[in-house]
Amino acid sequence: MTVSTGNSLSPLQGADGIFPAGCPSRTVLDHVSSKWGVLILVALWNGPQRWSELRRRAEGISEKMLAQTLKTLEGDGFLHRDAQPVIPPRVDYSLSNRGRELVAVLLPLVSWIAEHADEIVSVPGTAGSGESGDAAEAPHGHIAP
Amino acid sequence: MTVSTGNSLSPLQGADGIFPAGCPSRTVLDHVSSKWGVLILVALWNGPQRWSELRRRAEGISEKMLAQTLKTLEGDGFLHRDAQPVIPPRVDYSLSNRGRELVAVLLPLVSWIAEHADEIVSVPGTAGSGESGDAAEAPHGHIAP
DNA sequence: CCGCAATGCTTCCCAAAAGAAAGTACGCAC
DNA sequence: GTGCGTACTTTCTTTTGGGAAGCATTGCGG
Repeated sequence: MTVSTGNSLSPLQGADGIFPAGCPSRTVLDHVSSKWGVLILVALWNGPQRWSELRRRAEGISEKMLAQTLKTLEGDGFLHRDAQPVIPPRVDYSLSNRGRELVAVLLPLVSWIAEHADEIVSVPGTAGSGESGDAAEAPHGHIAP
Repeated sequence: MTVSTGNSLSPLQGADGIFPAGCPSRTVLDHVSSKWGVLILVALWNGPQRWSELRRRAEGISEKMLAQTLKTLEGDGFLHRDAQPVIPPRVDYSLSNRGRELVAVLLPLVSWIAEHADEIVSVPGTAGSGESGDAAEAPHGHIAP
């Protein structure tokens, strides 16, 4: 699979490179690429879902983070919150139009990761995750003797 | 712009929904969608770059986070680190083959965000509700009396 | 009649992560 | 020998995230 390096790239190439700090793009990118943002958005792809269902799907999320992530994404207009005044309470979350557009460009990423994750984490040699290990062992690699 | 809702979706639909916690996909997704992961990866799209150049491009990143993010991404095999034994030290970072594939699916996302960010942050409550602006600003309130 | 379960959040407390800034190593110019 | 420039690391402080309990409401089991 050849990655065409001659891609037509929008405004990213034009500037010095990436979005400047504090600009809207950075804000939105932060919201979307937050730890749970992608999971929640993709989870909503197959239709409206309730709080407890999202909680089950985004396995490992805390209720606090679920509430916060949903609020942020709703604030950005990616999803709708539909609270029905019944007992026990029932709240349905669903992707907005804009949210569906976003998830559409998000899905290729998620699919690619799903397909390649195994070979990525199993790559031997310099370890799968640099969090621990070689960093502390080699204080400075810069100037090799 | 039409988002084809009738998309044929990969393996995501098959399971209960999203990747289970602790599986390789989640690990990789966390690395990529970490706060600076996307910025660094996209910054490297137009060729190898030095430490200080990346620091400038990913505006706002701290040196600690730059080092950590680079280590993680290198551990995942998305980029190569080429340290030359010269004084003053010179280290070039470049996308690996795998990294180029990843950025290729990342770019549509980044482009979409770049195009829509303005309307997203400037639309407070299109849905008509009071939840305006940054949702992170909702202190307390509960079920409004 | 009373307490409890079910649901969707919020609040408190503490651990983990991110940020700021200073330190480290090295050779060269001064 | 002091200071500079580069690429990091280390230390300390601030922000963020997770766990669990609380709250509000009401039909239902006992």
